[in-house]
Amino acid sequence: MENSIKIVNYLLQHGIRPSIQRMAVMGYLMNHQNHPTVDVIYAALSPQIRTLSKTTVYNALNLFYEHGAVATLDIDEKGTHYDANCEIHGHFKCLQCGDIFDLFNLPNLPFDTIEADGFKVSECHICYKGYCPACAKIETESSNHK
Amino acid sequence: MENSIKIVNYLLQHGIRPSIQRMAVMGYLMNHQNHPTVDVIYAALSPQIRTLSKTTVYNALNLFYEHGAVATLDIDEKGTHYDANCEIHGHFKCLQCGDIFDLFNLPNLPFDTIEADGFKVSECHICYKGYCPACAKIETESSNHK
DNA sequence: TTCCAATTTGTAATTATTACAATTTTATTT
DNA sequence: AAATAAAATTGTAATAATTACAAATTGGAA
Ligand SMILES: [Mn+2]
Ligand SMILES: [Mn+2]
Ligand SMILES: [Zn+2]
Ligand SMILES: [Zn+2]
Repeated sequence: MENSIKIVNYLLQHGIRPSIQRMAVMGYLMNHQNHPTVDVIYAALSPQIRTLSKTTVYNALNLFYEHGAVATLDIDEKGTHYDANCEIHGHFKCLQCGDIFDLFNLPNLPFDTIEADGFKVSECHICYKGYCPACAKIETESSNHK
Repeated sequence: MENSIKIVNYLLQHGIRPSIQRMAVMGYLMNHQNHPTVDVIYAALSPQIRTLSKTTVYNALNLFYEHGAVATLDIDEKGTHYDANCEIHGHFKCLQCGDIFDLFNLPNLPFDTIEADGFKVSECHICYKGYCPACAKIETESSNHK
């Protein structure tokens, strides 16, 4: 299928040897914008690949990160979230439902002013927290009820 | 002493009843700009308050956070970091030495455009990663040596 | 003082992640 | 193709951060 060829190429371009398990993990990330954790990925793939080990998911994701094939989001204490989109973009984490939203269209933060101070920047994370539109709506409705 | 009065007032202003332990934790945060973890705070205070429990440090910091008296930094998987400075400002985490630096003078990110989309923003985190000036210097020197 | 609620403490439980050795798969050499 | 070596996967055990919880302590109100 066309899709798996795309995954193989993406891995090879990042110097990662493709395996059944690595392709499954990367494929999940590329087809889901939900910034999943290891547990979410493992739960989704385990029924397909019945012998899959959670350690393999950890191994794959750590390898992907070292090769710049995925971005990591340390957005809460409940475990690392992963993102196949490595372009710099912002995120919004809803404190109510826990969903993580992408924020494009944010102004770019400067690298040059920081590097002028001697820092060598390799990542830039922008993250808001609060209530997502759906949860904010429920919030205001239930407070109207009072 | 003048210092402890400042701490008591800060806690009271945030609706937090001051106790020996809470004052010690908040005092440590106010006198150290290093964004410490629970373990760091506990290790620093334990010799002074010999009966201090690590659970109490967790309890205090969680309470502070709920009352808006401290900011939390989920900047890596190695545990939550705490900051007595609740003003919005950026951070830089060195991937070599692990130090976390404050970044003031960053351009303010927009709240209004995000809230126009229905999000209710309560926190905004900006975090760079890479090598700090000291570690970047060592890096370039050792590569010159080759 | 007596009583009650808040706080602290120690330990046990939970969860995320890594360490590691054994097995399986894949690539290389003969 | 068979033998061999290297890489990847797996299962389990160890580590580390955090929370749950009940007992003990503290501090203020009656
Ligand atoms: Mn994203
Ligand atoms: Mn700071
Ligand atoms: Zn939500
Ligand atoms: Zn450094």
